[in-house]
Amino acid sequence: MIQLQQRSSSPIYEQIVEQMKELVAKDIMKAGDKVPSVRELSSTLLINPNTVSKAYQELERQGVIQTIRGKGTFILEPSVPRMAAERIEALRQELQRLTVEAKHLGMTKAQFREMVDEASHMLGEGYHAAD
Amino acid sequence: MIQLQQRSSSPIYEQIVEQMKELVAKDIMKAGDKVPSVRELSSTLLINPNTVSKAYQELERQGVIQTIRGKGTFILEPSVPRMAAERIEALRQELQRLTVEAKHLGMTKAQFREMVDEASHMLGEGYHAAD
DNA sequence: TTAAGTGTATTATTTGATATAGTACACTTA
DNA sequence: TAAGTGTACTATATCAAATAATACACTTAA
Repeated sequence: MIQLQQRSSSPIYEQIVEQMKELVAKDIMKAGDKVPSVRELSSTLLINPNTVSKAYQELERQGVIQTIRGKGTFILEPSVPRMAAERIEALRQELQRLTVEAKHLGMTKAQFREMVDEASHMLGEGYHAAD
Repeated sequence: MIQLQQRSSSPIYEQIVEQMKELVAKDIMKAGDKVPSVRELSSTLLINPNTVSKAYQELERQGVIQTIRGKGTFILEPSVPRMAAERIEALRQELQRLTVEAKHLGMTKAQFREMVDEASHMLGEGYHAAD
């Protein structure tokens, strides 16, 4: 379910956060689903339990999961995301950065738009989204 | 011209690389322009000359600038970008990640498209001086 | 030729985030 | 009670990033 790249420059706990959010965004994990326990996932991925715990704490901070002592950790209902303003601003800046990179790669606006559309299939908008 | 965030999680040399590329993408810096010398920029930003040198080496690796021993460092003509395949694939993956984040922020496809368009106004319409 | 200015290389050191290891605690469920 | 849950704590190791100091090779202008 989660695959790590040990040689990656991005830390393990961050890879877990990103991949878990991707599973939720793609509806592979849904609200109420139980995620693997800290000890289970750590033994599956051959990493330290503390590393998994750190990832889960970050996911809870972002409102993706909820942990209940003694019971486990579960996917939350989609609701008003936490720290929305900061995260939207961060999203803006990262899009700006990617645009700069696209420019240096010689891409046109149309080419960039097409790449964005390919990447953003998972975004909902019900009725006139041509898929 | 370049502003650093010392508390940022992204390293100083990377901030220099990104901002220099942004200046070029926005045509604030143009081909042939001389960039500040390693010692000048390091004293302006109050950082170590080695850090500036590392940033310049990365920019040269990406084909953005060219350094000439004893003379200085200059913005290159836009041409076929180096390591294009890898960089395009990296761009794809980052767009995928940003899409996941947009989904978690409750954005629709239309809202995301609009944010992309705002960020990508610097991209050309279908023609780019290159090759 | 000399002096100042260019980028670069080298070695040593410090700092902080990341990850691991081991242990312990509080809670829930069967 | 026993097993399973998340969490807290201390200690340690590793690595990238940044600094510091010095030296080298080259170019340009006085």
